[in-house]
Amino acid sequence: MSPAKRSPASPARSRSNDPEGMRNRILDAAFDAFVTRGYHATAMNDIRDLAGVSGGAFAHHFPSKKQLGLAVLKERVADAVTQSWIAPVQQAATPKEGIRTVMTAIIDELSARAKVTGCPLNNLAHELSGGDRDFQVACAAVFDRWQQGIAEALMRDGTAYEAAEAGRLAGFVIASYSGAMAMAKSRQDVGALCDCRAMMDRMIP
Amino acid sequence: MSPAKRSPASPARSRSNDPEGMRNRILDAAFDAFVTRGYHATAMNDIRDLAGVSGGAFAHHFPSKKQLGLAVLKERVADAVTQSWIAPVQQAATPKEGIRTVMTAIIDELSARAKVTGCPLNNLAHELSGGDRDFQVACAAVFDRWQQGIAEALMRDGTAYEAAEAGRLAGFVIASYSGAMAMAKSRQDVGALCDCRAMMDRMIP
DNA sequence: ATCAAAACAGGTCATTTATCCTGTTTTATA
DNA sequence: TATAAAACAGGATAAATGACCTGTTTTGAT
Repeated sequence: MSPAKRSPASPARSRSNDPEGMRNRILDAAFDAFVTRGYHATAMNDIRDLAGVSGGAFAHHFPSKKQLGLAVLKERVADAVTQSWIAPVQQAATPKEGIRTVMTAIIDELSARAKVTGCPLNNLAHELSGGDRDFQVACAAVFDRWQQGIAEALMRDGTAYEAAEAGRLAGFVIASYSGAMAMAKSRQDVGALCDCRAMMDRMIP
Repeated sequence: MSPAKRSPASPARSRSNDPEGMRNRILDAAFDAFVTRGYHATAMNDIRDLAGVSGGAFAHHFPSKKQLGLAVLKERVADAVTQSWIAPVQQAATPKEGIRTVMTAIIDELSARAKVTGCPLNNLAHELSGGDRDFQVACAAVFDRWQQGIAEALMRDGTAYEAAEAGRLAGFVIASYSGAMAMAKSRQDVGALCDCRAMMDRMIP
């Protein structure tokens, strides 16, 4: 066999497939674009270019935009909620302190950055959970895990809660934060989040 | 002049222009479509067909989709907030009772209807305030009016609030409601709103 | 080594979308 | 009544979008 048989264009560099890495690059680019610009406002071309993958590879991993959106919800948005909210609150000395620490961390990060992009879950949930059933279920699942994670932390605390009461309080914490973040995004000002943090301090025993 | 000179197609019915009514029909259709399906998910064709207007009339009143979206925010979403929240709370005997009444009315209406479509302002704010500056400012203006309306009611109440404290509390009420509605929309279940109403009862003095 | 399937490359295609265009009718103004 | 502008009608269009398609290379199983 002739030595120049392999690649017609790039002669030396042989391709080594990394399907998982390729998939992750697409998911990362899609997560960023969907959360910051919105699902419908983002074109598949944008994600493809952002991730730097070919159309063939893109279509191989995600044959449709809906499948990509669902994967972003289940494999990126869910993890973001776990890492930024559930885990810190559960690992804190008390849930009250954990919630305050999380809020402060988010406020500080937003203050450092130029733009307030909002909560990934709420951004996507508002745009998608009203239309498609699969999106609605996927968003609801993340909200459920979020609420249950906070409720568990509240129940493990010294201040004994009934399960129902812990669930209600956890839901109210999530709702207040979500709404405050919505106002902060609209105003491009973290003030609403600071007020929310102060109110929660008074509210949580 | 010959009697059949006027309209080539419909002979008898003469057209009487009603530009304000035409504009309102377009705005109503756009408001409904933008809030329920989303801004980007709604095509101009859909609104045009829903309103039953010609392309020419449509383009005459709203030359671009962005202008239509801004008009919907300023002339429909803002009014919806005033009529469903600000006015009832300000007219109630006490702001606490007014807030409970508003929440109950919304919960009852959602329970009667089949679908939880969410808060018009929050739906549009989440999708639009992140991208375009004009949209962001328009959404923020509605949030500001909303918060100030509730804060005024709190300050007129017997329980004297400082202006700053009334503003913080009003913002927290709006944030909690907005977030609870987001969860209700995702889950298609009013439970989060009921819990929110109960928590507010404990919180507001 | 053989073979089938997975992974990837690059381009095409039908459809949708928002906007615009030409022409007609109505209204307001003088 | 003359005239310009507003209001409306119906269709055209260029751009963008999501999906698809043919071919090549890599990988894993036998």
